[in-house]
Amino acid sequence: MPTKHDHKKGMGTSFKRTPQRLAILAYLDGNTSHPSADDIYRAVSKKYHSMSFATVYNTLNTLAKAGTIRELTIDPVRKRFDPDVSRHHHLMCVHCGKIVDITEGLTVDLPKELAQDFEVLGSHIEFHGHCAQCKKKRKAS
Amino acid sequence: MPTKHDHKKGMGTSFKRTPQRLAILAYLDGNTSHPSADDIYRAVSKKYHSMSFATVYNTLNTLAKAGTIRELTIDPVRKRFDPDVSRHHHLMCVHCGKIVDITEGLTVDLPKELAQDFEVLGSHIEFHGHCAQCKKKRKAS
DNA sequence: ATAAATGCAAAGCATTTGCAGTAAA
DNA sequence: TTTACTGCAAATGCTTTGCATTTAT
Repeated sequence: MPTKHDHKKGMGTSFKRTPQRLAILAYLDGNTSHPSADDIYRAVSKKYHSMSFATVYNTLNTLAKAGTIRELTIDPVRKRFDPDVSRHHHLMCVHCGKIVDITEGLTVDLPKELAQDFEVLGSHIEFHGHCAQCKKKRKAS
Repeated sequence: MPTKHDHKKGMGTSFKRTPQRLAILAYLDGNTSHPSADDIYRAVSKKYHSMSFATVYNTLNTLAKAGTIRELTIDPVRKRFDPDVSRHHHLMCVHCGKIVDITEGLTVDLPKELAQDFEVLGSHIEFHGHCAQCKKKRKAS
């Protein structure tokens, strides 16, 4: 019988380290391929046969909300995920879908008249085009 | 029906100027709201009661392929469309979804070592954050 | 003990497609 | 007449959700 009223509010602050989540984090760690949820599901399923899409999406959304990973919108078809949350930019091949990091020398500043009104949370530069391999293939055909 | 713009089609196919397409083009002309397909559907349906989503999507895809409009991926939930195909960038409020044009002074160049391999078709800078109105509302609550 | 995560299947949206009828050229 | 477009509805693809069960803490 609780004589003490020690209700803590379950405000969802704890992150449980389940094997599924650890497997997803392990797959993402150092991964520069900018995988989609499906890529991650397929990769992690090889180890965890019971892995479900729901778990992958739940985990990715939780991690993104926590700022542990970044959700990219550069691919018009599906979300892509990036474990590198440092400031950098991307280049995507519109033919094969490959996404490459751009880590050097690109900085952008919002013009002052907008910067006054708008609270900037993040910025991102994206390049679209054809990668070396796909350029070759196109010439060939 | 004559329009002021001549579309050169190429590809051996002709672009038929149907009333539905003209209505979509009229709605987009000078529009800086970066509407989604659904926004366009709802707006144009008021005039054309029989308008279908298929026609909206078909038309938008045709126009985007022809380079008459631009498809934006800045919104993670749905595609947004921009009749301004000149080089400019965008800022989006993550709270209300509003997208604003940035036309001044931002230029980006791909680092040389990437520029050699990669054929750049386009580049785009995007800022995410809170607009003035949503900033206020957040403070208030 | 208990709050939270899992897995499944079903649902939810945005977008695309097949096809028969219709209209622009 | 010929070819392309429209509209409907069904289908697709990505993502989310409800819920009963299991698990980390």
